[in-house]
Parts: sequence; C-alpha cells; structure tokens
Amino acid sequence: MPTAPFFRRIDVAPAYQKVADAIEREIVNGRIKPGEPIGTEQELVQQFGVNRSTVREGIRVLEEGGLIQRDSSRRLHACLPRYNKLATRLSRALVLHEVTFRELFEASMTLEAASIQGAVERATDANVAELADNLERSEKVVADPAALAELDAEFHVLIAKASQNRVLQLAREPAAQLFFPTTEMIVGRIAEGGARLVEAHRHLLDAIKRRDKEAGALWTRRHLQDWRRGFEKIASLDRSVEHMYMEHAHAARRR
Amino acid sequence: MPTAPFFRRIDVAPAYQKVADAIEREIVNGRIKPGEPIGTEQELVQQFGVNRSTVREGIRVLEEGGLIQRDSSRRLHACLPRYNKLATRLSRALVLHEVTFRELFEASMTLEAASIQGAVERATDANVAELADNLERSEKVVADPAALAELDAEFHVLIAKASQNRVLQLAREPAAQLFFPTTEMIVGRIAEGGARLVEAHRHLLDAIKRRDKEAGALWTRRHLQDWRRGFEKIASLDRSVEHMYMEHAHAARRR
DNA sequence: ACCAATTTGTCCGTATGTATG
DNA sequence: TCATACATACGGACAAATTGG
Repeated sequence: MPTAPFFRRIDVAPAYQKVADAIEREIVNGRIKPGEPIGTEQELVQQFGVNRSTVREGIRVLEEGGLIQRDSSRRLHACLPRYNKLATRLSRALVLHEVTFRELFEASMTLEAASIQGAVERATDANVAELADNLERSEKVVADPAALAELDAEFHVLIAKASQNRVLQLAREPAAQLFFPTTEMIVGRIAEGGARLVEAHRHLLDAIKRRDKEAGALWTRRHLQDWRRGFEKIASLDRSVEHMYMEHAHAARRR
Repeated sequence: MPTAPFFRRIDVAPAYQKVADAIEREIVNGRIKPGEPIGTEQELVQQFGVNRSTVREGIRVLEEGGLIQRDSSRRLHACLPRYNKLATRLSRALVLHEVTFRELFEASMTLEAASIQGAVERATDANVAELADNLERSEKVVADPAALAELDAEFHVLIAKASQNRVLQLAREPAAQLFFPTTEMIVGRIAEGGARLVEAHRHLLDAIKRRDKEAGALWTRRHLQDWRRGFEKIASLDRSVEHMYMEHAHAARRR
C-alpha cells in the first residue's frame, strides 16, 4: 500500500533558468515596471545566491526575450518587448520552415485588409498626417525602387498603427517583413509598377480620410493583386521564401 | 581635406553575441540543417577561441530563440523554432502592452475567419479525421467547462493546420493563446454555452467537409459572436488582458 | 578635467553529477 | 561495472568602461 503523498513535486530546473524565471515573474506581474532598473549583476548574485556566470546566463535569456535591456551605460532595465524585434524571430522561423509566397500572400491579404478596415474606422488626424507625409515622400521617388519599397513597407506599418489594434499590428509584422522586400524587385521590373503602387496608396489614404470602407477594401485588393501579378512575372508563388530575406532582417536588427 | 576611406567599419559587439550570430548564420543559411549537431561546448571554445563562459552565454541566446536545443543527453542540435514557443513570447508582449479584449476579438475574428476559409478550401482527409475526433471528445464533456475550453482551443489549432497555411497558423497563435482561456469562464457561466459551442464546431466541420465557404464564414461569425456576447456578460471588452492569463502560458510552457 | 569606486566583459581553474559506451 | 566525456555551477581574477564626486 502506497504511503500518503507527503511531498509536492520538486521543481528541478537549471539555476540560470530559475534566475530568468524569477526576474520574468516580477516583470510580468508588474512588480517591476517597464523602465525600472533590475539591479547590478553583483546584486543579483547576492540576492539569488548563485555565481555571476549563472546570473549572466539568465540575463541573456531575458535579453533575448526582449523583457530586459541594457541602457547606454549597460545598466539592466525592464522594458516592453518591441514588436518588430520579436517579429524578426518569427520571420526567421517562417524562413526555416520554408513557407511559400502563396502562404505569405494569402495571410497578408487577410491581415492588411483587416488593418485597412480598422484604419478606416479609427484613424486619428495624426495617423492621417503621417500617412500623407509618407505618400508625399513616395511620390518623389516613384522611379527609385529601393526607396519606394522602403516607403511602401512604412506605409503599411502606419496603416496598422492607424487601426489602433496592437494585436493586428503584431500579427501582420512577421509576414510583412518577408512580404515587402519583394516589392523592390517587382516595381523595379514592371513598367509603371511604381506609379501603380503610389496610386493605390493615394486611394487608400483617401478612403481612410472619407471613412469609406468599401473603397478601402477595393484598393487593398487591387494593391495586393498588383503585387501578386508582378511577383508571378518573376517567380512562382509556390517557391519557398528564400534565405536572402534574412539578410534584410539581420541588417535591420543591427541598427 | 578628409583622407580617403581606407578602413571599413569595425564590427564591435560582445564576444558572446558574435558567437551566437556566427552559429545562427550557419543555421539560417542552411549549412547546419535542423537536427544536425552543433558540437560540444569545448569544441566551440576551440573553434571560436573564447572562454567557455562566453560560449555558454551565446548558447543561451540561441536556445531562447528556439534555434538550437539540447537533446536527452544534452548535446546541442540545430532545430526548427516551434511556433507555439515563439507565440508564447508574443502573448507575453501583448499582456505587457495591456491590449484590450476588443483588440483581441477583432484580430481573432479576422484570423479565425481566414483559417476556416483556408480549411474549407484545402483540408485533407487526415485533417477532417482529426477534427471529427476532437468534436467527438467535445460532445462528451459539454458540461465540463475546463475540458471543453481545452478542446475548443485544440479545435481551432486543428482548423489552422487544415488551412495548410503556416503563416496563418503562426499569426493566429499569439492572439489565440490569450483569447481562448476566457472560453472556460464563459461556457461555465452561460446557460447552454457548452452546447452552443459544440454545435458551432459541428457546423464548421460540416462546412469543411462539404467545402461550403458560405457556411464556414457564417458559423465562424456566429461562433465568435457567441463568445463576444458571453464575454460582455462577464466584463467589458475594453478591459485590458489581465496578468492571470500569463499563468496559463507559463504553466503550458513548463510541460 | 582628474581620480576613486563600481560594473561589465572576459577569462582561468576546478568540482560535481550524469550520460554513453 | 567502470572509465571517459560532457554539462552545470562555482570561486576568483583582471582590464576596460562608466559613474560620481
């Protein structure tokens, strides 16, 4: 006959993991707020009673997760995980899983459409001003594929921002990071590609200003269909996302 | 007059970061394939010419990023980042940003609808079988909110899988991790809540079997509207996602 | 602008437990 | 069973950078 269960399961985990978990708990529970200092490594050594190397391993884990950061003087602070830093990890995962452009296109179609709908409903004057500024700059570089592609990506980030929906903002980012680098290739090779792109942006901004959902949906479809047609002139939609896109993400992360 | 630029920028980064970057490059570029060994810590010490503590810090970074793993014997292997591990980090970010249930609901509405559409178009027999199995188990626990909520979450994961779109699968996961835990609260407090949920699942599966897009869209809307009405009886949609959900995510990650 | 104290990045050596052959 | 290899963790050390007078 088994004895009564006197003991609770023992939580066995490496020391560095426990350090990371303990700090994470304090941040997620709100006892340490974003921006507040965590303390020096030496202080953590004393509080946890482990070696400094162990503390440092725990710190690396949290840094990578975006929960803590070092400021200019390398002091540790809690911080709000930045979407695009996490999105970069997700993009990398999508590349490694060898997703196809067809998957990317379908998902982006949905996510961008939702962003536009949100923007049409809830964009503020400040959002409209940002978009107008972007459009103005875009019109000046219609003939420069690289610059235009960069502004196109920014335009769609601004639209997601204008939707006031941070979940959407986050959800669209990984696909967008992989999706938009192709824009440069496409507008560079398709006649009138740049002009059509800017025209679509103009109509989208107009739809947002007039709070016209129909027009927003229509021009989102046209805009993405343009991309699709352009892409299919270059490669098959069933090609998997190439490793070259990671160079973009990698270079961007360094800044 | 400035001299000609003889020198390239010096890449100044901590040694542990360079170690992590070097290994990451090899994996992302495909020179080390998922499943292949990275080598022992001692080997890395010799190859990079740095101290073991430094190597270990770099390894923690990559482990947290999901790019490498230790097997049962603690040997290092490259691996494909698991979606739900990354999604957990994103969910955590959403909590810290204090997103509202309204944002969560709007985004999920879009993402689940897209998943269903994809499933209706492309679900395989195996997908249908998995969904049918889930439905069968759900029917047995209609009166058990906790069990039913778990199966509900699984049902929607299976639908996303059936869409054959991994980008969508990934994009919906963070919101879903926060969204579905509320299901338990809702079906527990609303009369007929469990029955309505299972009925919706039945119609969704039926729509997928018949490849009926209209029915799929209709029942997705009804299913989520049910959730929304139920939620609004408990709390305001404008309440921010509470820290309590992190307990779910945290507990799940431990397994 | 200088100095003393603190802190980080890195390294060396070692002890212990565990997995593999 | 035993030996070997390896991961985890520890203590101590030093130079460079940063801080705060």
